[in-house]
Amino acid sequence: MSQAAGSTPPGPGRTRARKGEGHRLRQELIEAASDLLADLGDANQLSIRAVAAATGVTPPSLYRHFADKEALLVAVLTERWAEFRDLLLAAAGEGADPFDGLRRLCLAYLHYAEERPGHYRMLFGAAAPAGISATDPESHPGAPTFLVLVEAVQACLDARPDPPRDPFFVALQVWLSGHGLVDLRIGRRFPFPWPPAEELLDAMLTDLSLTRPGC
Amino acid sequence: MSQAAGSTPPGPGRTRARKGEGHRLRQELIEAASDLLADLGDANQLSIRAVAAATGVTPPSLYRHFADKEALLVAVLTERWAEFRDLLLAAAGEGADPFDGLRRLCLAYLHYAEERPGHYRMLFGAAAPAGISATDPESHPGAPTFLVLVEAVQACLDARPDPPRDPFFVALQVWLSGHGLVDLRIGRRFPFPWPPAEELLDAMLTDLSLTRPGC
DNA sequence: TGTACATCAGTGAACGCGCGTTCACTGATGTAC
DNA sequence: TGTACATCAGTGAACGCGCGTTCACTGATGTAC
Repeated sequence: MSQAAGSTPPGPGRTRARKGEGHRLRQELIEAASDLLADLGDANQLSIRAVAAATGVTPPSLYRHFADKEALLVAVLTERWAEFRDLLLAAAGEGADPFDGLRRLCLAYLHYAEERPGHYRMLFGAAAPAGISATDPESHPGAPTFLVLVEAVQACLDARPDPPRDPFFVALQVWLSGHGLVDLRIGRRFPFPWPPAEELLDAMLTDLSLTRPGC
Repeated sequence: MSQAAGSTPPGPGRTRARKGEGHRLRQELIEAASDLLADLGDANQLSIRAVAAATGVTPPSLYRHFADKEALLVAVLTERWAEFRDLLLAAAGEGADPFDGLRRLCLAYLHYAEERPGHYRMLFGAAAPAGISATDPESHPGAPTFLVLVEAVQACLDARPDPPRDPFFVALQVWLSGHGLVDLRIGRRFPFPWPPAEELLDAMLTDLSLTRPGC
């Protein structure tokens, strides 16, 4: 009768969905899986049983809403990509000028990785679930997100008197440095006197001439 | 009697070690684990049973040589770090001058990641086995390797008339870009019109002013 | 207003699997006498 | 040179575990008459 830790009681607060509202559980499962992945950072380490337990439901009920584990993962990833894109877009929009906008976008990128390392790893780390690896650039869920970066870089290039550069190439340079920075720092795997992320970011933007021309 | 695929016969060619030579198997196990990880790239996906099967031995015999799975992984990682360091050191040594040396070091880094993505991921990806995560920078098995890079960068800075820069900071910048580049390309997860790695590398070295002063 | 019935969200028990690890053992190798 | 024995590399069977997934089911909800 005691609330034995370790056992998985049938979800104390959970009330069963009304007849038309079966989709409610679907969303709850996605959110539970997402929360667990925020810590795990690895789809292979996520178990369906853990998702069900976190939702307060038995494992089989998951199959009313998802064909299999992979389908659940794809749903989580799709949500996270969209959310990440919106985040970057909003940050860039708050900039006073294109240079400030790009810098804010990068900062938002760094903060996301810092605060939600597991989600960052899902988006950019290891292997994506089979259902999502497209050979077609357009259909990859990360494509719109990268476009946001390309456009922010484009705006900077347009606002400078330099000889024209390929915005795609420059955006790639920004992305590579940024990813290297956050990925190596995630989880503090390398015990290192890391300089502040912001310092490395500003050095990078300066080196790439993505700062206000006067500076 | 047929060589049924899928079964795990007791290792056709294997001959039992002579009395003093028990250590032979130890090395074979490390190599088998290493080979498997070259494909898997993830310690969690490596099973002791697979290592034993690849070596032509039964799973329990592994415990004569390693306390547990983690001990085996630490042994593999230690070897790979040493090998990686030697590789970079040799490449840098072949340079005609400091700038050529640094460039060759970077190219060796890129090729290693390209050709052995699983091993690269072991060294720089996700979580290291518990036995290896040191909080002490000096004791981390990657520390000597990073030192090689710092020294190559130092040599370049010394050979330029620029105002002095912190070689540690600059080496970090090189590493971050390099890691970002290879990590995002590994496994071709992002279906992308990737420019050649060499082009991105040279752009990076130029942006960081790590090229011959005359250029 | 009351009752029989179809719908459907979620359950409980079980499946077969591969895993890391343990244990008592076998049998070839080398040594002591 | 021959035999008894200690050493030790590797085996075979088994353990308990958590996993993804299946199946027949229960029982509350809403609807038709």
